[in-house]
Amino acid sequence: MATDRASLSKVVSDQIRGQILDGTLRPGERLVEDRLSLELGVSRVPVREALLGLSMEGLVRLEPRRGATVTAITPELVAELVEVRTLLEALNARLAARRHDPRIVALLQDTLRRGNAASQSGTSEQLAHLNAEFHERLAEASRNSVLSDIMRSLRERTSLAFAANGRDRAREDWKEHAGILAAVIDGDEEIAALLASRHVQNAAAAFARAQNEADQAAD
Amino acid sequence: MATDRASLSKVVSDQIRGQILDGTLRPGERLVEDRLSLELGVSRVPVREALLGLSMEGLVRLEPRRGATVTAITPELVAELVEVRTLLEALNARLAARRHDPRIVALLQDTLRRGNAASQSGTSEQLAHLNAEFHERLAEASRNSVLSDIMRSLRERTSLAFAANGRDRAREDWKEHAGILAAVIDGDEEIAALLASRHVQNAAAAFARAQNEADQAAD
DNA sequence: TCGGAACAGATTGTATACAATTTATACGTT
DNA sequence: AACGTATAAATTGTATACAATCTGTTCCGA
Repeated sequence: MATDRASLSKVVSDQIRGQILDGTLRPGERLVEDRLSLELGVSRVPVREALLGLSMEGLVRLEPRRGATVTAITPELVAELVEVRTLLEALNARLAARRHDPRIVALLQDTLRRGNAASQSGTSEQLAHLNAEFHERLAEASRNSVLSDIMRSLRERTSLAFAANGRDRAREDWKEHAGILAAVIDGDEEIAALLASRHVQNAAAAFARAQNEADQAAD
Repeated sequence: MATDRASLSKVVSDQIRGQILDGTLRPGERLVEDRLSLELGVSRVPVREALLGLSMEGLVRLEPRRGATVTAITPELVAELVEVRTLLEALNARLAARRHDPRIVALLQDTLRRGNAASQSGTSEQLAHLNAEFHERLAEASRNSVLSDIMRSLRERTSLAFAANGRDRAREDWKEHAGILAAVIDGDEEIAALLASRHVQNAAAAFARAQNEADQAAD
């Protein structure tokens, strides 16, 4: 989608995106241009351009003359994201199974191996990174860059919500990843699509459960 | 997706987008910031922000220190866009049929009526506008803003390719629109999804035919 | 004490100015 | 004449400065 952005703006954009995704910047938090530019040691121009880009990715909310905030993840938004992402992950897995490019399959197997290891002993940062890597490579496997770009954006936005999903869920995640990859290698489009869509649904369900428990604990 | 953009940047963005979609700016054409800012009577800053936004919408290609060009529509890109759009239009129509909100249905019927009239006697600008309106309203009917935003972007990009589809195709278009709307009103999810996905495929096929004829004429 | 208007501070939107990089042109060498 | 290099023009990237708008606070009146 967005072709390469010029150096500084891109650096700033990556920086802010990283801080949003790893929770340093919390949903709802205001993003004041002056503060960010001071913090990152650049002028306001690259910061503005970064915020504009992030707003189009859906990570940031831009209100006309009132500035930027980290997007607040409402249950409604999560439902919408999951609805779309479920379908696109299914389509993507189907296409990946159809092409089953050996080179990309090898990369996926590598990521899978490391992901399995990390699901036992890794930090949550490592898990998040490997999860992103697996899905990124799986998205590449469909050989449809339009689809990959949309999916990346959806993943980032859902991960913003699902970040809190604990260690126990990680094991399940990687079991499901293994299943999807196996179907892709077999070239079984139907199974790949079904498993991929279930994978999203399961993650969403796990999130909803965690959400409920948190709500009850708050009573 | 992108929340409201501040006034001038938004005006500039709409201006340039309009010129791209109506063919004033041709695919591959360079978009020099200075020229645009002079032409539109604003400084380069809003122009840059507009170009960045358009690049994320996929209408403009931004290369690191070499400036912006109107996205060139390759056959491969069209194929990718059609692949994704087919699926999303189907999902959207399915959801629209599930909700079948009477208020939105009424709006769609209004657009359909005007579209049918225009397909007989309207200008191609009117046809393009009404087509966009029908799809925009249909997208709203799913009540999923994430989906609507993605679909709008895909539509703009495909319309960039399909713009040349002639008057004869317009009649077919509106017949198909009528069919989809009927299924939505009936609440028949399966038919709505099927017709919507065929609608995209048919438009793509018409485009491919026109393309072939043009190629043969060029020999 | 509460509500509201006026002011001050903070923040975004836009313009201008400068630096860095790329592209085009001209010139000299072989 | 062809190629490569140096120089100039054009263009993008970034910073700073100013204008417009919004937010919060203080002070006055009821």
